Amino acid sequence: MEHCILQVALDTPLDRLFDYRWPLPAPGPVTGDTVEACAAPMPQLGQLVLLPFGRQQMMGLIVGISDHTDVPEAKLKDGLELRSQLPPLSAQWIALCRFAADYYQRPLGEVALPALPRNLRAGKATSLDRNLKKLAKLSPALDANPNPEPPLNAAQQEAVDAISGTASGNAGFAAHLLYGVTGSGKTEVYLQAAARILAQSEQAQVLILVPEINLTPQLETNIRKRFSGIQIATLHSGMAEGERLQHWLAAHLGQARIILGTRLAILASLPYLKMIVIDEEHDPSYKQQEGLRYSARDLAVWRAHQLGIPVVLGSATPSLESWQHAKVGRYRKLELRERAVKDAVLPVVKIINLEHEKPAEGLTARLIASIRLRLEKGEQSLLFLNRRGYAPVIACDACGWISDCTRCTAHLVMHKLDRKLRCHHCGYEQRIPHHCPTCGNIDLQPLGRGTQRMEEGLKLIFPEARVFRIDADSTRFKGSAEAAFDTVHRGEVDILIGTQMVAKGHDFKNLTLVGALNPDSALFSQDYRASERLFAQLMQVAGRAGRAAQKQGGNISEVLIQTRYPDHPLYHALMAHDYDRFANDLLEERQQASMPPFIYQALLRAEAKDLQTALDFLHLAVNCIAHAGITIHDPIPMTMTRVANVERAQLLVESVSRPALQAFLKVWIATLRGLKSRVKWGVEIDPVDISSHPSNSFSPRPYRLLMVALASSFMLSSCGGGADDLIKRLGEVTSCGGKDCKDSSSLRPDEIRANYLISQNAGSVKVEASFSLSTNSATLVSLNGKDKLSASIGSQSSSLNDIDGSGTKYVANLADASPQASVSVSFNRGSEAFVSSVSMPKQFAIVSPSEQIALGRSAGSLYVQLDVASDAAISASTKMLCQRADTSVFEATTALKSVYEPSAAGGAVYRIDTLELDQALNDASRALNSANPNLSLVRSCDLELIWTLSQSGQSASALSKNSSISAQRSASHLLQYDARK
DNA sequence: TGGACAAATGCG
DNA sequence: GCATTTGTCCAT
Ligand SMILES: [Zn+2]
Ligand SMILES: [Zn+2]
Repeated sequence: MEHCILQVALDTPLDRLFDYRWPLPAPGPVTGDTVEACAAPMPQLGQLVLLPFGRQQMMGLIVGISDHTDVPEAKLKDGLELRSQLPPLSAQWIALCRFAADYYQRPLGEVALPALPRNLRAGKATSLDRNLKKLAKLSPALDANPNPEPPLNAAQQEAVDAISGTASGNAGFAAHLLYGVTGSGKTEVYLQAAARILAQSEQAQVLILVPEINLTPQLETNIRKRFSGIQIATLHSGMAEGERLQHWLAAHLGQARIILGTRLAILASLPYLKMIVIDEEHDPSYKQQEGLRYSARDLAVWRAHQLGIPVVLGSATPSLESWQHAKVGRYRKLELRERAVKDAVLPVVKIINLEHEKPAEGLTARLIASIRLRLEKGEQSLLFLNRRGYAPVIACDACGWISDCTRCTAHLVMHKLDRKLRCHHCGYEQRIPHHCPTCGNIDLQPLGRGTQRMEEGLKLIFPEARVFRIDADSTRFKGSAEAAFDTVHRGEVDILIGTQMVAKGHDFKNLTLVGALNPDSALFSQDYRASERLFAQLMQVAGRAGRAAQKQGGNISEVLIQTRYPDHPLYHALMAHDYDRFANDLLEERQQASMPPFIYQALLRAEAKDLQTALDFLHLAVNCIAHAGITIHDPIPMTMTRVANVERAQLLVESVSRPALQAFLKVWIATLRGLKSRVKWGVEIDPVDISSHPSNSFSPRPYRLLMVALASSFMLSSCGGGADDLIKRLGEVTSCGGKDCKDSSSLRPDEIRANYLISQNAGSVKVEASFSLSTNSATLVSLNGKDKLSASIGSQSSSLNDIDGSGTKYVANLADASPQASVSVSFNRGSEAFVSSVSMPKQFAIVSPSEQIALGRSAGSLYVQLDVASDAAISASTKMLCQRADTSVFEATTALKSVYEPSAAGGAVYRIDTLELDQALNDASRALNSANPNLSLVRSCDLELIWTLSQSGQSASALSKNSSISAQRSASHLLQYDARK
C-alpha cells in the first residue's frame, strides 16, 4: 500500500515537527464496493490526526504533507485516526499560530493545539460527532421584534463610517482607537459598525473581545436582541468543555457570525472574519499571565492586518502603547467627546484630604455625610476598595508577630465570616488563632481594612441602610455574581461596597455617589504601570455614577476620593477628566527614561526550591551568550519572591530594536535549552509587570520622590520641588552621544552602575568601562570632576580615558603580565577608591579545526575542539561578510548557539548546527533590512568564528549592586560558508 | 540486595 | 511535558 508522510505539530516543548506515515487510498480502478471498504481518507493540511507519541496518544495538527522523509524507516510510526469529519483549519489560522509561536518564542504545537477545545484533542471523537450533529439542526432564533438601532450623534456616525466604510465591499486593514469616556456610546459604535460589516456579505463574521469580567449574560442578551436571526457564539474560560466545543465549532463552520469572547477567543478559528472589536483595550486581562503569555490585543491587530480587515480598540483610558500608536498615526484616533446618553453629565470628582480629615472606620465625615444625602433621596452609593477580606493582616501588639504565610512572601489575610486566615497567593488557610502563636497574647489586632470590615463598619454607621458587598469572596459560585448585580439593579441595596469587580461592566441607574476609600497604595507600587491602571480603574468606577441623569430634586453625581496626596497629578487629571494630559505626561516620562513603549522588553524567569539556584541559573544564562546591542539587566528576586514554596527570580532584557531582540532571544533560548538545567525557566515577551525590587518599607514615601522612581534615581536624592518641577528636571537630562546621559558628580556611588569588560587581544589587555544609572541602564553616566578611573595588572597600572570624547566609554590598554593575572579597576572619588577585580581566564587554543576550512549548509554540524575545561563559560559569535542570492553584500556580527559535546578526545568539543548558523546569518541579514519582506537569502560568507571564555569577578561593594566586571579571552578561526553546498 | 527516590532519556 | 529507564544511596 502507498503511504504519504504527514508533518505534524504536537503540543510538546520540543521545537520541531514530527513525521508520521499515513496510508493512501489504493490507486487505479477500484470497484464500487472496495472504495468504501479499504479507502483511507485522504489527509489535508490543517486536519487533526490522532497519533502515537512516545508511549502516549496525542492529537496532532497536519502542517505539511510530503512523499518522503529523512526519518529512518524504523522510527516512523503510522497515524491512528484522521478527524476527517472536521473541516480542516485554514492556512490563515495556522499562519496566525505560527506568528504567535515565533513572536512569543514557543514551538508551533504549543500554540496551535492548546488553542483548540479539549474535546477536539481527545482520543475519542464522540463529543465532536455529537456536537456536529447538534449544530446541523440548530438555526438561529428569529426575534419577532428585535431592538432597533438607536440614532447616533455626529461623532458616533463618523466613527461607524470610518470603521466599516460607507460603501459596501472590503474595508481593508485599519486600526481604529475609539476613545471616549463611559457613556459616550462606544458600544453603539461597535454594534452599528458590526451590523454594516455583517450586511456586506452573507458569511461575514465579527469578533468582539471583552475583558474577563465584562462578559456577562446581560451583554450577550443585548447583542442577541439587536441581531435577530444571526447566530452568536461565546467563548470564555468558564465554559464547560462540551459547551465550548459547540460554540467553537459554530465559529469554525461559519454558522456563528458574531463571536463574543474573552482573550482566548482571539485564537479561535474564524474563516470569514471581517472585523475585530476590542472593548476596554487597556484592560490587563487581555494579557495571558500563564502558559503562553500572549497579548490578545496585539494578536488581534496582527490578525486584522493579516486578513486586511478593520480592528477597533475602544477605551476611555487607552493603553500607552495604543496611545503612542495613535500619536504617530499607526492607529487612527476616533474620539467621542459628547456623552451619548441623554442628559447625562460627567460626575464631579472631589478630593478629600486624609491629612486634614481623619477617617473613622475608613470613612471621613464628609464621605459619611454624602452617603447620608443619598440615603435621604433614596439613591444608591458605591464604595470602592480594592482589597478583599476583613483585614490584610493581623498582628500581636505584645511581641510584634504578624500573620505571614509560611509558603509565600505574603501576609495571611483575615476573613472574619468563616473565621479563617487565608493566603491569597497559594490558597493556604487556617483558623484565626485565639492567641499569639509566639507569646500567647490574647489581643491580636486586625491591621488595615478590607471590604468585609468596611461592610461591618457601614452597618454600624448606617443601621437603617441596606449594605451589600460584592467581591471575589461573595461571588465565588457560578451565577452568584449575576444574582448579586441583579439585587443592586432591583434597588434592594442602598450602599454597595466592592472591589474592582464593581468597577466594570455594570451600570447602576440610581447611583449618584462613588467613593474611593483608599486608592493611594497604587501610587507607590514598584510596578511602573500601576498608576495608569489606577487611573483607568477610578475612571471606570466614576463612570458608574455618571450614567444616571440628575433626577428632579435629586443629588448630582459625585465621585469622592479619599487620599493623603491631594496634589498628586493623577488625581488632578481625574478631577479635570483630562486623560489626554495624563497620558501625554506619562508617555514623555517613559520616553525620557527609555521605558516601554519606547523600548522592547523580555523577561527571563527562573524558579527553584531555593532562591540561589534560580539566581545561579540566571547568572549562567547571562554568561553563556554574547549580546551586542542588547541590554541584559542583573538577575534579581521577584517582588513576591516565594509563592507556594517556590522561589522565583527574573532577568530583564531590553533593546531598542525588536528584530535584534527577537533574533537574540531565539539564539539564547536554544542555548538555554541546551543547558538541560532542572531549574524551571521561561521567557516572556512584552511583560506587563517587571516590578522586582522587594519593597523595603511599608510607609509610603512622598509621591514627588516616587512618581518616577523607576525612571531615574538621581531625582530621589536631589529633588525637593513639586511634581511640575520634577517633570522639568526630567527634561534637563543632558545629551551625550545622542543618548540620555547624566553627570556622575551628582550621584552617590551606589547609584552608579559600573560595567567593566576586560578583554585579551594579542598580547595586550584592553579594559573598557561604561556607567549607567543603577535603576535604569538606558541612562548613561559620564565621569566628571573628582571622579577618575584606573586599572592595574600586577605592578603596572594605567588610567582609563574617554577615548572618543562622548563621555560614555573609558578605555585603557595594559600588557598581559602573567597567564592568569588578576585585573583591578578602581573608581576613585577624592581620596576614596572603589575597587572591582577579576582574574583573567586561562589562555586557550582552538585544537581543531587547525586551519581555515570550507563549510556547507548541508554538512549538518561543525565541531570545534577547544582546550578548555568542560565546565568553561564559552560563548560563540561570528563576524560575517556575506553575499546574498541577489549578489548584494553586507557585513554584521552576531551571537551563535553552540552546544557542548562530551568527548573522549580531551578538551571540550562544541557543536554548531549548520542550519542554525544559516538561520543566524539570515536573521542578521534581515535585521539590516527589516523593511524588505522579500529579502534574498544568504548565499555565501566569509566568517570569523570567535570563541570567548568569560569569567566574572567581584564588583566594588560601594558601587551599585547592578554593577558587573567580567574578563574575556577569545580565540578565533576563519571559515568559508556556502549555503548551496 | 532490593526498594525508594532522583536524574537522565527520548519522543517521528 | 510525560512515561519510562537508569543511576545512586542506604538500610537490612
Ligand atoms: Zn505575640
Ligand atoms: Zn501563601
